[in-house]
Amino acid sequence: MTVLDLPELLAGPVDRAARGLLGCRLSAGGVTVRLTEVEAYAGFGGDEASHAHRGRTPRNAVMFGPAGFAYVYFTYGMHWCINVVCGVEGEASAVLLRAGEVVEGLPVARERRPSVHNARDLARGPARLCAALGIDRSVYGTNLLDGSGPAVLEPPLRPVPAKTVHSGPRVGVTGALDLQWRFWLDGEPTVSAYRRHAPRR
DNA sequence: GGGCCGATCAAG
DNA sequence: TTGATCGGCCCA
Repeated sequence: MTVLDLPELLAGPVDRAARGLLGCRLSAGGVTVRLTEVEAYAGFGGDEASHAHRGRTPRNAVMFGPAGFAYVYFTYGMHWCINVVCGVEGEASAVLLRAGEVVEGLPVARERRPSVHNARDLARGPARLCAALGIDRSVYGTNLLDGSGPAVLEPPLRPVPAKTVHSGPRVGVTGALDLQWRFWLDGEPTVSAYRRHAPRR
């Protein structure tokens, strides 16, 4: 395909969707980021790291719907993170958007994150990405593909070379370390620092 | 109703 | 390395 078919990509296997989301642009609140790092979470196969692992709840309900919608959650009492729902309806797979490069609305992003002086850090990390875009609970359950909601996902301006896509274990995940479901664009300064999960003692 | 812990971040 | 800070989920 010459032009990336986003709806088709997202409705497919979640790890393939995650790869394809690299280089895509997410716009919200007057800011656009180019995605440089994502993680896949499966709603099947007993992926214990998935928020859908224990079944459907009010919090994760949107994950069980069709692909292309936003699953936004609040964590550590202060941070928002955004996922794109993937797979077929009822599958409950999703891709966490971990980092991006601000390509439009730089002044607005800086205004939202006044403490950040290095542009690369504005959306470097899942909570920082949401902060830069002004994403919060109001984005939960909205359509990211048809422009009807507060956030819009679009294909890359130029194709992403396959060899620049690298993968490794997911961040902060205890189980399933064999899964290489964290994907990033190699060499991008906006990719978040990888921190292996540290067991409690 | 109580308690624990988290797909994090920033400061020390 | 640690504190901030609170919603979701499990268990009683």
